[in-house]
Amino acid sequence: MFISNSPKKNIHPIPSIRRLPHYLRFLKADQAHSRTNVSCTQIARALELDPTQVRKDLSITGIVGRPRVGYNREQLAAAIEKFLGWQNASDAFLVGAGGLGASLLGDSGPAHLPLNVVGVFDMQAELIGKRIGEHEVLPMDRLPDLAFRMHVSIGVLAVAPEKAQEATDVLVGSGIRAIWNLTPGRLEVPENFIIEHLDFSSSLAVLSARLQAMLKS
Amino acid sequence: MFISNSPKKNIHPIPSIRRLPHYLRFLKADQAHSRTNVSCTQIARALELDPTQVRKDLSITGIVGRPRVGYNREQLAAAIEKFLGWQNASDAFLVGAGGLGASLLGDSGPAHLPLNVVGVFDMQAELIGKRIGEHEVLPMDRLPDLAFRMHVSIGVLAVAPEKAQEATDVLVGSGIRAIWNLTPGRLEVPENFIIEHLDFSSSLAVLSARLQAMLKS
DNA sequence: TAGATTGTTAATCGATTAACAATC
DNA sequence: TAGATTGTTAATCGATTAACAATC
Repeated sequence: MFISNSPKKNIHPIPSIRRLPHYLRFLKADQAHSRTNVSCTQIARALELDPTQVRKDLSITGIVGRPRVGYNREQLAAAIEKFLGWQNASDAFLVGAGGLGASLLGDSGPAHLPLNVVGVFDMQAELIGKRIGEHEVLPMDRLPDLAFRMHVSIGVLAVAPEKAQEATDVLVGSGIRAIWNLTPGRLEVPENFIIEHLDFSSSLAVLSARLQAMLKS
Repeated sequence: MFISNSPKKNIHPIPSIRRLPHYLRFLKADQAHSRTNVSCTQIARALELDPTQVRKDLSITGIVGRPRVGYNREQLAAAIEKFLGWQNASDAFLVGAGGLGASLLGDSGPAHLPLNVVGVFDMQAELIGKRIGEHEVLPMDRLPDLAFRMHVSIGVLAVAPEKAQEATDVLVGSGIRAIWNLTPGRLEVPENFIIEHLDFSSSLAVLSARLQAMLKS
């Protein structure tokens, strides 16, 4: 029996995936909002990218355009959202009710993201029971049961660095499929468990290195 | 007269720069702290990287090692810190006193970063005068004068998305050299002005795309 | 000494950019 | 129709990985 175990399908370049939210943002901005159609040329000009790159990136969503016309703006936005699963905000648990975590909840800051926090947990006894917006901070031992019952598959990790692995272990044992890691360290997880690290230190390092290079010349 | 205007010097791969903080973190962790010397092999094993890649990355800092021995752990950490300008925390202004910005100040969250916030500003009238930790939130029109007097060269941008460009314009006109952009949008800045974007949406997109791919199979 | 590790050059891999036929 | 734009294949570029001599 022939099994095509890795037909090079569904394996899309990460840089392309990282640009998709930029396209989505452009498509939803006032700038573009009046138009019915948009071309790669327009997008590329606005975002200072190569038009061919934009076309390749968009093609991973399955969208097809029309020569001379471009893409239907709304269809394109919908195709990107579908590809990312962003048609609706995904339910997520927030683990860590400190400042960074809480900033995901309010209106300001990264609260525009398509995440719907449906539970807030912490390991620090003094935070349990506190209210953050409309959420009550729950103890970690409530997490597994609630995760199963609510079918939550994303955990956002924003605890203190030294508690990160412990919190991860609880998440991994709760039917959660993916962790968005906002803490600085690496996390040990089973194979096939999804970890994405929002790495503050790498980003600051790039800024710092460029600043150092500039100051030296 | 011969002018070597771009001798391909000082142009280091960004992926390498992004890994430097990981090495630094490892070198300062308990795990490594007892040893005098560390080898690329050890670092690579701990961080699940290729040893040759680690060696190439470290070489951009100018460190030299000894065959069979490796690098002196403290010297290596110092070399990375020097390369990034992280020997001391860099003075920075925080623009935007909302939850995300404030989380840079406390002890928790990204407060471990080598940034020393020496001024907090906001554009929202209702936040001016409030205290956040040891800082009083100042109005934006105080920023230029203070930036010049205190020789601050880094601005951390954490205002509401629709205010981001306006705040950027103030920073650019204040002798600030670099902006760490924690807001979702692109910013217009003059050439040679340094912008580094901590892109929450790109990071979440990678997580989302992987989760979608997993759920589909 | 033997062998692990560095530093560096060469090969590979993957992403970006260029070229171009098809088409509306 | 003419020409802008798509979709796709080929060329280039840059980063990762392999190979290997030097060395402690």
